[in-house]
Amino acid sequence: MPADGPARVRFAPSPTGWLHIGGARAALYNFLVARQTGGQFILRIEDTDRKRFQPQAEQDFMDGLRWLGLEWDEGPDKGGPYGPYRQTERAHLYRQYAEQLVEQGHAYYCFCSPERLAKLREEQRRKKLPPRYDGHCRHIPPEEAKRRVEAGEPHVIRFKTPREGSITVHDLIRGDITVANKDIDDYILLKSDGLPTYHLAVVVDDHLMRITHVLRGAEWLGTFPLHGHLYRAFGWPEPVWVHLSTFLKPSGKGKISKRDADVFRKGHKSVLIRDLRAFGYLPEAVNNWMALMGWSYDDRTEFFTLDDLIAKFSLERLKPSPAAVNFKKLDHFQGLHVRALEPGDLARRLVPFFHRAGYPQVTAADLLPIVPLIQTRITTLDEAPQMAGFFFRPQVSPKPEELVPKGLTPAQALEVARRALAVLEALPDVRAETTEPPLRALVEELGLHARQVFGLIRVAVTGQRVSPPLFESMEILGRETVLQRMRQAVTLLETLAQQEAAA
RNA sequence: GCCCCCAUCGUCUAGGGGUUAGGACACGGGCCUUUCAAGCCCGCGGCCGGGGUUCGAAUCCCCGUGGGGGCACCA
Repeated sequence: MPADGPARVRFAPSPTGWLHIGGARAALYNFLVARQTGGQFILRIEDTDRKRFQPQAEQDFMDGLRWLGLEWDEGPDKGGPYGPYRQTERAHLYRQYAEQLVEQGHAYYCFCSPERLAKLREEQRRKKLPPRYDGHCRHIPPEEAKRRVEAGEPHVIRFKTPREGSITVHDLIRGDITVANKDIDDYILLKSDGLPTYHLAVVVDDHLMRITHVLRGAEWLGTFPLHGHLYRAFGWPEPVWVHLSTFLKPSGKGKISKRDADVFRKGHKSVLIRDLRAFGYLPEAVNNWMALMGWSYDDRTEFFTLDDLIAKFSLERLKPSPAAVNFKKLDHFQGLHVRALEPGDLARRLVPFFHRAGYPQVTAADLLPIVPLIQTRITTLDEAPQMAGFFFRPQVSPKPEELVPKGLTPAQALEVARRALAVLEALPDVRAETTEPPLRALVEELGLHARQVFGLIRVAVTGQRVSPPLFESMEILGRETVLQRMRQAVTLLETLAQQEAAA
């Protein structure tokens, strides 16, 4: 069931690192809700943490999102009616709302130093008590607090969490969550640098930006009750809340650490969108893969395009349980989407990978005839140059010993090569229909297996033991190149046979 | 230590009071075959444990256990 009415949703990352699949999947789901309801998808940069800020992160988010096809309607680069869309550019707003809460008795000024707080926590840890603010500044008379603030004394603003009772908040896929107020800290809303913490900023911005659905990571479940308190203190209507399941490492044991991420990258796998893109994964495959971690459509459908997802996604079918990432499954979807591409489309997408691999002159037109030969054989696009580079190299360098088929001596291999060369030289062209019958006849005549003869020609002509289909490959290479490479193979085998005889 | 969330094959999941518990990836075998793939067929493999409710529980409830998240002037 699509959410009713146009939804306003957002992806609100903190610019502290690269876009990864956790964030990208949240962005995807938000995007889907916006598109399927005819609403808006907003990109908001939550850059209030100046210590962890990384200047290149924002661009990485935008590049990654655009690559995935998740274009936003409002954001820092394109503006919109509820901007600005970077929290540091909205800084003036937050103090005003924090002070409103102070005036209404929902928050208070706190003058405790970080040192005092650290000491407090240390004591609590030693006594095995939950680390929480002790309320030291909670009862400072408002006039006195105000005086100290005006005198320039460093301070923060804390939420005055009720001491009694409990709060119940509602998550769409988890239902009601009730937490005792005594278990909720007096969280800091406004830091001493005047910038808001996440808790204040997210609530103020989501309200001001008219956000209707908040789909965010499950790591926010812990402070969800605080957010509920804030909405109620402000007297604002709450959005629909959905906390998305977390991703676990492939073993299913534990969350993915920085260290794990580095190990993945060594194995040509990654949780970073920029890496997946560089490795040659298709955005279609990445979206399909991410969508199905924590969501399903029915008991059998797994192949989804972005348009399919827009049509079929539903919040109700989200799963609350954590999901282990499965890179093998990503490869599976990659294969599916690579094969689903029009050859011309695949050819175009392959071009940059050939350029990067050292074939700067290759064009999509050059690639077009080759695509049918490799479309079922590649997983990531960066495998294509390795598999089909021999089409574009002026010459190949087969290993002489690889020219010798299993079960034959170098001398026998030489004879096979000479006979095959003679057959090819006698032919008017190297079209597959032209070359295959006489070469099969040769196999017959020599009393060998097809794999022995064709294997030799394959290595001779492609320089590789594993290659796209032989006859079609020769056709694309052309008669001159094929004959030249076969002659080279004969020469190589002559040398090898001589060495063998001498030994 | 405290709080919160979660729990179906190794993994992602469908189902949800009475099903031979379905699909996908992976894995094993076979077919096809000039290599490698792709494709097709077959197979392996699961309801965390214990109590309750019920004629009947994988499904509902409780308790364990396990996993995850949080307990910052980080998000």
